[in-house]
Amino acid sequence: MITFSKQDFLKNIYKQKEKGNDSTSASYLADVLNVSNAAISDMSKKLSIDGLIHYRPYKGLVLTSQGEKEALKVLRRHRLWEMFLVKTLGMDWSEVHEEAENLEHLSSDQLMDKIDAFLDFPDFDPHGSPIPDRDGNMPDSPVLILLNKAKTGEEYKIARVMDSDNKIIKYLGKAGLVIGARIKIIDKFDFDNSINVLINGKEMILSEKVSKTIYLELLN
Amino acid sequence: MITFSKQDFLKNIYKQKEKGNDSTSASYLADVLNVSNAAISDMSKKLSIDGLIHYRPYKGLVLTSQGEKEALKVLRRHRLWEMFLVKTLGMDWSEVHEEAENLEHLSSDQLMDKIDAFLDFPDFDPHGSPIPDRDGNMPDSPVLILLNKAKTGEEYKIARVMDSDNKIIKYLGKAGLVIGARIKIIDKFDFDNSINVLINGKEMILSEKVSKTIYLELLN
DNA sequence: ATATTTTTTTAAGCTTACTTAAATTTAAAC
DNA sequence: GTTTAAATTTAAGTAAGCTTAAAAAAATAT
Repeated sequence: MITFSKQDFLKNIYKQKEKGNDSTSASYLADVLNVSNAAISDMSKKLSIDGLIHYRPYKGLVLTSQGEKEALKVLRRHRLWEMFLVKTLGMDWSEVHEEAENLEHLSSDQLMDKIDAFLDFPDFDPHGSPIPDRDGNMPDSPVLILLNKAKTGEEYKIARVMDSDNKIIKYLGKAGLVIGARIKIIDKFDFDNSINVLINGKEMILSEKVSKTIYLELLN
Repeated sequence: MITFSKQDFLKNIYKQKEKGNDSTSASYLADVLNVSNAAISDMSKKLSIDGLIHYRPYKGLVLTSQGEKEALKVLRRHRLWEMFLVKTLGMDWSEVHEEAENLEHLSSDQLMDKIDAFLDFPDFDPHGSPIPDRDGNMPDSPVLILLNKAKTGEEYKIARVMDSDNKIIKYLGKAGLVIGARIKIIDKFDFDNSINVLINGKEMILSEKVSKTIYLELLN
């Protein structure tokens, strides 16, 4: 079993790729992993030797296919655990991220397969993130648009919120900004990138920070 | 949160105490933790500084009350996870020990309380080991006798099997030597300490190794 | 009671995953 | 196209948790 640090490293490169970034910068990783740039450099060499990333000094970091496999396993564990904590134990969607950050590191494939079956093979976790199957295949999912970039007048469905500060997730829940909720873009404000939306018949203003954590699916 | 190594260290001192040994020798710990005696010496100093064990060079290791509290938390996590794996996910009692060895290290108190409630607050795990409650209190349990020391002619109930080699646990299951099963001691053999027992109407010979993992409760 | 054996500790060294500080490479500004 | 700024790497060092080998203490045998 690969170390915790390596799992986190690979996972975050994959998450960048999921967001559309073909490669990940050292400084970005240093930031999300809360370590120094030097530590990233160090680890990059090791993971390169392990055959898990493509590494060329001063260039962005890219997963090898083996590295991606590892990353997908970590994400599978994380997202299945989140689903379990919410669906089976009734925890709030704002509480489960941190717990899953721990559990993701050392549960066996066998255990995860059992949990997957127990949950009836969910495709998405409580935050709308896709769950890779045991072979590392992601479920089909519709094209998503960041709320930040949604069009005025259009109606959407909330499809995914990014694991971030759990205070934001808690806030989203209270505001009715949950997975599946319908949302209409009323107005966008240039001066601070806030957005005026209609959700559950109520108008509200969402800050740029909040709107950057929400992904939408366009309703036809 | 205390490190994995420290958790394992404290847990094993507690388990020795559970078996009736007031203190634990360095070499015993080195053996079960699979590290050198030097590593035990090292760690003993650190845990002593942490206030988790009483340590005097060349003397046996004893938990402080704080150390015992930590050990009980680890055991609570371990045993609740084992129960969950067997009862909820349907895993075999021979498979769950290793998985629980991992999970015990980093699940939060909050999570364990939820699992405890989900399982309806069990007093004993699938191997018959008592599960401490959230305050560290052990459930009441009857006096147990090692099968090894049971009396010829008496009838007992299997109350607990020790976490050991999972091959032994698997063997016990197949032989019907499960928690709650009734067992009668027919004969004991001095020359190799094997025991002839009656279980489910069948006679069988149990080796010393096997009989040392089984604890019994006397039937009146 | 002394000699031998066993247990434990000390000493020196290794690996992992970090740190800070300095050097280097790349990118951006003018 | 230099100069400057930003990103990255290298170098040296640290803490945790180990290792092996040697030294010391405790237990056992005779």
